[in-house]
Parts: sequence; structure tokens; C-alpha cells
Amino acid sequence: MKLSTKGRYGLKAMLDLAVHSVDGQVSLNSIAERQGLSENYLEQLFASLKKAKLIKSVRGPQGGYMLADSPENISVGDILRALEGSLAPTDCVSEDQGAGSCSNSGRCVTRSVWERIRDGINNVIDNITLQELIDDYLRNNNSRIIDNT
Amino acid sequence: MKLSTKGRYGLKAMLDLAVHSVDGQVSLNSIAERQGLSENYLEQLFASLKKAKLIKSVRGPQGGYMLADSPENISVGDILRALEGSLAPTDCVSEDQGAGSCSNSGRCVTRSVWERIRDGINNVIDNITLQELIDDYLRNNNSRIIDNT
DNA sequence: ATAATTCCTAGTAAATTACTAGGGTATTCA
DNA sequence: TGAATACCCTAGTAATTTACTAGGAATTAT
Repeated sequence: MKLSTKGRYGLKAMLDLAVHSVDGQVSLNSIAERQGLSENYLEQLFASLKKAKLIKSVRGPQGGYMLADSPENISVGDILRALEGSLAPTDCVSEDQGAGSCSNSGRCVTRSVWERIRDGINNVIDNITLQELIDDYLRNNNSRIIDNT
Repeated sequence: MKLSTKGRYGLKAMLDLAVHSVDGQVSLNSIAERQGLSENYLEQLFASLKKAKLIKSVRGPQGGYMLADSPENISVGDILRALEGSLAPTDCVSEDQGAGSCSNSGRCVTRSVWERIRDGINNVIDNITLQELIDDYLRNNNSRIIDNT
């Protein structure tokens, strides 16, 4: 039940992007350098984020990425689900799966446990916006770091 | 962020055990057969559950396992943590780790996200008792199944 | 044109998962 | 007493997933 590096690196990179894209786009290279991540690997994560329409890109020299919407409108849940898929604890209650994935859903006793865990996680991550993380970061700019993992 | 078969099979087996151990112990073999699981694999899961003092065992013929406490006193959280370790989304906020595992914890912006996810999960699983699952199972005995995954 | 940048796909080493195999130990019962 | 039944323990392993690396193609500012 651990988040993979996709979710961890991706949230870290999105916060870096949000903080540094105030005037125009930001190159992946600069994000990778500041956060100590592999640029090639970040490319793959940003492909997922773009597909989910959370970021926009500009090609060519001086190109880069920027948020597709204001940070108040982007939740941690949007970001993590774009990168990790559903955070449901089992496939049978995953939002990704076709609804009828589990043939015995109506009769399964443990299913309600998995649903309640899923809803508990979603309730947390859907109620934290990127803006809140930016505020937290800027509040103590000189001593605050985004993530060190 | 998916639960492994340890957690899924283990909760399923614990509920089977709780339902069938009303008078005395229950053999692993019978649990494995009823639930369609590998007996050898279940042995390993039950070793973890025993180490966590959630079950007791009796050796020899007619031996088997039984709950170490009444089902109202055993939570889904107790069971899942015994099998999976901490359900925290990252190592840096895991209850398993030494407290000072993350050197920058006080300054890390995303740490609070991981903590809130961890607390959200724990709040769910620590507030569901095995007794509630038993009640749910018995409520509609003839149409209810424990788990089909 | 050239260089900087995003875009895209394939490959792969390491780690993890989900078991299987097989032997040992305690206890009951004929 | 000895055979059968169950728990106990460790090692090995195939399959899958993770976390990347590599390298080329497309786009565009200068």
C-alpha cells in the first residue's frame, strides 16, 4: 500500500512547476535539477499529467510546461490519480475498472471495507488543492522544502 | 497503492475463522478449502497474525486456530497492519519506521499530505471491527459471501 | 540552420509479490 | 507406542511491477 515514485515525484514536480511558472513556462530540465530527479523519467510523468489536462506545454527553445488551470482548481487527488491511477485499495472497487468488474459485488462482505478505505483516501486528497501546498511552501520560503524523498 | 494478497486473503481468512470457530479451533486446511486459498500460503499469513497476537493455535490432530480475543476487540486495522505493515502511503510517515526516519520532516511541504492520507486510512480501518463484518455476514447468511477475490 | 526543447517508444536491472516445496515439531488416539 | 494430523519454519522461484535509461523524432525561437 505504498505510493510509487510516480505519485511522489509527480506531486513534487507539480508543486515546483506551480511555484516557478508564475511568469511563463518552465522547462523540465530546470524542474529535474531543482528537485534532483531524472529528466527522462519526469518526461513520462508529465505525459500522464498532460493527458489528464492538468498541464500544458510549449515546444521549442524557451518552451516548457505550465499549469492548465489555476492551482485552486487542481487537487492533490487530480495529480495522484493522473499518475497512479485509482488509489482504491483493490481493483474491485477501483474507479478505473468497468463498473461490473466484480460479479459478486452485492454479496461480498469485505467489499464494503475496501469501499470505505477508498472513500477515506479520496476524501483527503480531493480536499487538498495545489494552492494550499503553494501557500504552505511560500509561508516560510527560506526554510521550506518541497519534498526530500 | 493496492493492497497485496496478504491483506486481502488474510482478512478473508480471519473472517472465515471468526465465523467458524464458535466452538473450538478451526484447521487451516478447512479455511483454505472454503475460501479457495493455498494452505501453504495461508500458513505464512497466520504466522504474522499469531505474532501480532490476534490468533492462538492448538497443535496436533483436531488442532487449529482460534481468535485470541473477542471479535469486538479486533479491528480491521489490527489485521491489515499485522499482514501488510503500516498502511501509510510513504515510508517517511510510516508507523513502522523509527520516528526520525526523515531528516527534513519539519520543513517538508508534501509530508503533511502523506500524513493526512495515512490518518484517513487509519481512521477507517481502526473503526471497523471484525464483529461488524461477522454481523454483516450472518445478516443474510444464505446469500452472503466473504470475498471472491 | 542550429540548438533547445517537448514527444514517443523500447528496453532492462532490481525489487517485490505470490506463491511452492519440503522438512521439522507437537499432540492425539488407536 | 506409533501413526496420523495438524501447526511451524525456511528456502527457493516464476511472474510481475517498478524505476528507471537510451535514443531518436518533431517542433520552434533565434
